[in-house]
Amino acid sequence: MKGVQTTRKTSGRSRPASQTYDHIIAERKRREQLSQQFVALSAIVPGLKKMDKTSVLGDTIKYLKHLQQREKELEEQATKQTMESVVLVKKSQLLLEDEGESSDQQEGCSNEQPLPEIEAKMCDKHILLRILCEKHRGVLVRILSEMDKLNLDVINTSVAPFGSLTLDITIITEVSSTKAQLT
Amino acid sequence: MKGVQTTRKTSGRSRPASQTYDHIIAERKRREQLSQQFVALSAIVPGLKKMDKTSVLGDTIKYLKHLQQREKELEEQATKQTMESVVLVKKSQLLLEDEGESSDQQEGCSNEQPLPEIEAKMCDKHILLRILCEKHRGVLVRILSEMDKLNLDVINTSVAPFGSLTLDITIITEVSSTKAQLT
DNA sequence: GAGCACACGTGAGAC
DNA sequence: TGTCTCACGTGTGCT
Repeated sequence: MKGVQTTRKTSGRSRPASQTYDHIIAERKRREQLSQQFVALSAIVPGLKKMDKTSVLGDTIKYLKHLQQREKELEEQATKQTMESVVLVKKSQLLLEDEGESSDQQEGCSNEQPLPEIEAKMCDKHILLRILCEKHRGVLVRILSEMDKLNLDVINTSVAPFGSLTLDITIITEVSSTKAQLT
Repeated sequence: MKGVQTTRKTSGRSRPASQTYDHIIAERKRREQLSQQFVALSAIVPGLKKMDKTSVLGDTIKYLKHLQQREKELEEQATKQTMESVVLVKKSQLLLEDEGESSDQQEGCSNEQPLPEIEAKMCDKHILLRILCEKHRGVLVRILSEMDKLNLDVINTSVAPFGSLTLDITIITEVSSTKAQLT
């Protein structure tokens, strides 16, 4: 090889003696670590055509950018999907904000989201309202009066018990005049 | 510097002459490219404490693994969210598979998913079924007969027109005997 | 033989 | 003060 001699140096200049050996070994170790992480990186990054360091780094950068963008897309999409129901839950809390005795949420069914669960759809002038709430006295009147406040003419209502504690309410309304809105 | 001599070499051994110069330059270029991608990578990977190559590669690997796992989580979660409705749509197509005249999907409302739209919930022995479908003759009977085939006792039904072309159906059933299931 | 990619030893700067 | 990290020139193998 070139200069693998243990004790001496060819130039004899510039530095003590055996210390250069430590330098060689340290550098060797550092290089080994680097190469090691290069192979680790190559193993992780998919679709590697060329395996030289430059290509590995380049493809890693490309892949990383791709992943970052995709993460944002998925995250955005995930929040978008829950947006609607979140808004509906907010509206439900507005409607039933001064409910007195509904302290704790009822559980026990195979459902993930807490009651009340409200779903709204619009078609032409019609609004379909599907409500799943705790079985309490007077809820229907409250809801219908709220509909009235919003200038929504009730076309059809259906109330049915679902399980022992829950009430399923379906209401179809129609926008009565031109000044009605869903604030 | 050390050996930047243009035409000669110190050792005088092993290789022609000016060709070594090309070698030096080529190697220089390669190194520059590598370092360039190192800085590019450092710019992309967030939360870099140490900026030396080994640390950059190490943190890149960690960050990459983190991103990959997160991508799977989000993707999985996204499909999970649509899973339920997809299954329900599948079931709906089974129910209405031999429907004759419903060739094209009706549109025109502020809705994203095509009809029929079916939602099912279970609580104790009760099953709540909410269906939004095209307004056709005999759909209710078909659905109720299907309920009967599944040994589901109908407790309550509600059918109401929603818009001009849509029908909102709410059905609450109860598992009749012990041998009933939702295949 | 030209071109490329790599690991090596080595000097120098940084803390 | 050492210790770490880097870029450099160079030899070598592979295509």
